[in-house]
Amino acid sequence: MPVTLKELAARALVHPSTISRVANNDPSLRIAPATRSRIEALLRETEYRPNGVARGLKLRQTLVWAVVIPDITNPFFAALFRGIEDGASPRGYNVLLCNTDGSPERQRSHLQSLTARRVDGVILASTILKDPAVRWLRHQRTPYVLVNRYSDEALDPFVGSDDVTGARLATQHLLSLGHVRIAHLAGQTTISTGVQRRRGYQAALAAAGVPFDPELLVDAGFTEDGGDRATEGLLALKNPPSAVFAVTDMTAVGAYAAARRLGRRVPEDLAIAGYNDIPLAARLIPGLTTVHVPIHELGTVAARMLLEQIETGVLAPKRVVFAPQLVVRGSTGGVAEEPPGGQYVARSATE
Amino acid sequence: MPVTLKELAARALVHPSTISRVANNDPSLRIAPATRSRIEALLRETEYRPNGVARGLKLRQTLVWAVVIPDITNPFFAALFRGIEDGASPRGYNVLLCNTDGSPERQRSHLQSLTARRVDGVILASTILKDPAVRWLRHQRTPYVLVNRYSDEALDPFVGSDDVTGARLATQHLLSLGHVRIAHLAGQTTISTGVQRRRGYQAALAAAGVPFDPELLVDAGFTEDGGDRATEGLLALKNPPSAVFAVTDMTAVGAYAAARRLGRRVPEDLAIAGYNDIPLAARLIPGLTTVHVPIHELGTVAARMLLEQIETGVLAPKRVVFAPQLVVRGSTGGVAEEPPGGQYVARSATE
DNA sequence: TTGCTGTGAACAAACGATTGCCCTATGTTA
DNA sequence: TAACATAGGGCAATCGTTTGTTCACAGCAA
Repeated sequence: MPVTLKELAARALVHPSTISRVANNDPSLRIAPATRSRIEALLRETEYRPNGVARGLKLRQTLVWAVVIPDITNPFFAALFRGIEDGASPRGYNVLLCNTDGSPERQRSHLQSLTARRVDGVILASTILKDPAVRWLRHQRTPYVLVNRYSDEALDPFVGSDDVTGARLATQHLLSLGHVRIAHLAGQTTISTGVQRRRGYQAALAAAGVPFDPELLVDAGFTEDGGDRATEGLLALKNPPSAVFAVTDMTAVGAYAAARRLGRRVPEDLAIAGYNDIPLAARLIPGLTTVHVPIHELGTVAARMLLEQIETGVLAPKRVVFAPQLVVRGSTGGVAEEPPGGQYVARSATE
Repeated sequence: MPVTLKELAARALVHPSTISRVANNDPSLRIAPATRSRIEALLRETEYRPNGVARGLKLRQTLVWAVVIPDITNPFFAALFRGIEDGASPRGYNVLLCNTDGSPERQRSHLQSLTARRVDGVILASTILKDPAVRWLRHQRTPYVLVNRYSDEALDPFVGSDDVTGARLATQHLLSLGHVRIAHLAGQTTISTGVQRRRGYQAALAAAGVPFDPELLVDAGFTEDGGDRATEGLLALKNPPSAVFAVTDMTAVGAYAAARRLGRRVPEDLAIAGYNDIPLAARLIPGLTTVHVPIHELGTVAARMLLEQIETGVLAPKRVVFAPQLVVRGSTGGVAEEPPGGQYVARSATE
């Protein structure tokens, strides 16, 4: 039962538009000081706040963004969301959160309902390569930014990490420790991070002259469970790997579980490396060696890019790519404990 | 650049209201079959979706909820949010997520902006006892539900767990293992869970005839860091505890860190119990003994309650309280490994 | 008195959809 | 043939703001 302009107008004996102008501090309004202060007192007394819906209709701006991710219970996306909200909130934006569970169909339906709601922008971290839903979004001229995964490298505003380099760093690290049979718990080839991290893995092997064994490349699908099952399969091989590089920290967590269940010690029997450096990585025992990605910053940068698009009205396919950095912890037999963390953030943005 | 009713009307040579009635399947509309199918074809062709903002203004219903929590990167709140969204989404609601970092001031300002946006309902998991912001919300007649923490037991729609019983279970378990010096890493007394879990802790001690030592009750403030520091302090006592009960799993995680840093073994030198049973609890080594709370279900039930309020228009202070259940893992020297999890869910709702 | 210039606001048209009511043809019945 | 019903839609108000334009009146000069 909040108060409306019309009601205030009746109480102040002026026209609603005058109240609106006072409330919005319209400089073009000429008004008697007495009238102004009478209205201002009324505004304070009633705690008047313009109806956001009506305002949105008139101004064609809802001050709402949406974030579309696979699953907020994944710590990576939780941290990402915090970054986004921390960038959006000071600007007066509120943020809708939509989980897709990785389903393109749910993503599509969310995107449709979001544009029908006239959100001012969308941040998407749940997209597949050549995603028709992203094309549709582009066609609707809804401002959007892709985070972490991209759909079409040349056309999408994007912020993420250099996946090829990151994967190469992790693999090189394992190689430098003397490992030769290094497996990769890979992500799907329908997803950019899956493709790029595979590529980095293979590039590192090739550069070291280590032949690529297809048996050691298994699709674990970005999930803890997938990592667990894939690792179990790898350890059952006649000639099992001595190290695995997981496409994601959660996948690596699955690898820990499988190793533990099968009585393998980490890192003595199986070295494990991950990707992203989620907070959990440092808490595992032994700590997880992983590729650090400034997750929170990914979010704030995405928010900045979205804001820029909205303000300038230009939907340029600008890309910000962070240079990944390896964090060595116990899971690869490196240093026993994790350093204090935070100083790895090395930002190197293209453009 | 989505299409509007007016544009469609121009193309179909009918009045906008007719299109609206066709789109909404208005039974009171009598229309020639030919006209209807012409309009329907146009609707499909243009993928018309009514402007949600205009619809919200007219119907006084935005189909948006807001969830206000301290921090989504805390796994408890992430799981809670998933539960809420899983309950809201099938009903056509989208959900705004607002982080408060525990600041009453940020909470208040979020709540104000949310009601100005005319969200249809609010789910609040970040409230203090006798919270003026909650009173304000009630006064605004905005439908709301409190989760996990309550503000005023008698007046708030609430869903949570029986904190006194849960805390008593955990403490009794430690007592039954022979511990006598049991510390409590407590939450603030400004928050209901902090108060209630203290109460359960003290009740268990009293029931066992163990005198309460104020030295062993320290405020750790629900955070990992607080748990770490508080545990460090406890272990430095002349007569340190042999067990701690942490108000929250994340607080317990802090206790693990402190114990490890100070060279104490868990559970041999220090037994640890937590509260909530977040996914992380089972992954710690040793697994964390904790009080299971059906977090996801808390969310879906809160969504149901909110929906009921909205549909019936009645803001009754209905309460749903789940019966907590102890999950014994390695951190208290119980069973070595965690059971498969999930079967602990024992729901016992009052009303 | 007439004309002009400021003041201080009021007017009214959007923004897009929804919905109760009204209107105009065309059969139908008495 | 007049009265009437029915089919098939159109009209217009409304939700609450915003904002370009108009307007009445007072004071002042000519």
